[in-house]
Amino acid sequence: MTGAQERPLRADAARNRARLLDVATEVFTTRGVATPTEEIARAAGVGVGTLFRHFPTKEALLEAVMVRRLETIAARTAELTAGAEPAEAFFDGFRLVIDQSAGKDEFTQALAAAGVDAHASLRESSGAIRAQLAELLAGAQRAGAVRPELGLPELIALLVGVGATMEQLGPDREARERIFEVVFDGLRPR
Amino acid sequence: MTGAQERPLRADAARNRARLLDVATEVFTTRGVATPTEEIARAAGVGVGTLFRHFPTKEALLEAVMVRRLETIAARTAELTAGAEPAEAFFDGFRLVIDQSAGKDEFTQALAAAGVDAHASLRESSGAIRAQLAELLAGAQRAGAVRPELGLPELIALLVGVGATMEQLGPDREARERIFEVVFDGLRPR
DNA sequence: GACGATACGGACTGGCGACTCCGCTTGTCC
DNA sequence: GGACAAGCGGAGTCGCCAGTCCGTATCGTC
Repeated sequence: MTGAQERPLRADAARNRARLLDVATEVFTTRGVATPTEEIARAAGVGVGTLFRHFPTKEALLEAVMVRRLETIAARTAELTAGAEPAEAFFDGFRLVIDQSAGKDEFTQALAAAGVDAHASLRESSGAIRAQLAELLAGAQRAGAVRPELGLPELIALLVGVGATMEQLGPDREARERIFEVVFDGLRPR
Repeated sequence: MTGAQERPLRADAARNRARLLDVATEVFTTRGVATPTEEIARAAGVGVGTLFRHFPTKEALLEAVMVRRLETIAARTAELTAGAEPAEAFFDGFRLVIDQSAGKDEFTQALAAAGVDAHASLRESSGAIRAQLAELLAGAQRAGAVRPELGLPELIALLVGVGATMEQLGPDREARERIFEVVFDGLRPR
């Protein structure tokens, strides 16, 4: 389908592209998506022209960053899930998504956007995660570790919400752990 | 302190000011705080000049809207709390804050900002709410209805998070109820 | 009903940020 | 090592939006 593989990038171009993605991830996460494009270019040590050649639009850059994030999450979740006991896999997966989603709030909305609008490429990688989550949820419910009446939409909403909670809470390890306890206890059948 | 009461506004001015606040609340909530000022003026049936006379800055307008929201929440919480049993008061208060915080996400951050930055007037009304929440929490904990190790910061973070969850979930009554069940169960001592 | 004070509308300005364009540099291939 | 394509930098353009200014309309008072 997406088979059209363009000729490979020149070495420097590939390097710049990768660097831009890294820097953009960092900057968007740290300072929010409203950060001027030029700042990202400067931080990556390239001109704006270069940035816009690689990503024709600021939105395209944002999208590329989000796709990569989602793919990372999906990959790690897969690792984690492989051969683990269902209940444990579910709760570990929950934590993992939260940890990976950290950063300036708008990013948690990548996940949100996942189920709602989003362009083709986003749709694809978010679909993968949704499928994984659905599976984790079903497994945990079959094992009696999670309330059976919860659906995937509620789980995703909760993930977004807990992400926001952590954002608000800051880095205090113990407080974060207390939040997880509250939510995880609440998720279990009473 | 704040005693300086200026001469009363002319009738039309007072009307316009009130209308601007109402419209701004609606628009910011529905379409986000990035909505151009001019749009709000038009929706209120006044010129931009008028808007900026009443609120010298877009930020000032936003602040005024938030203060009003916070005051509403504080007032209703007070009503609710009066003479209620502590556990019930706490959980009802929790629901109330969530319901009142509804609207395009950035608004939930009014509460967030509450504890963090915010100008003088915001600080004042948010302080009131924080105090109320602290009291509700302490009461519920004394009554054994909420885990004793939770602090005010965690509670506030949870409120923000559950607000985001609801935002993400949409208007589905039953799903929302399921979220409340999860969180409330989780809040109780195990 | 007339007059001063108050408030209004909306054209205008200034600054900012996304995106373009093109002369110059660098990688690649023979 | 030279030729040419691929890529680069960054000054410049364009549109958008917050906030100003002032001639005009409205309010309130006598």
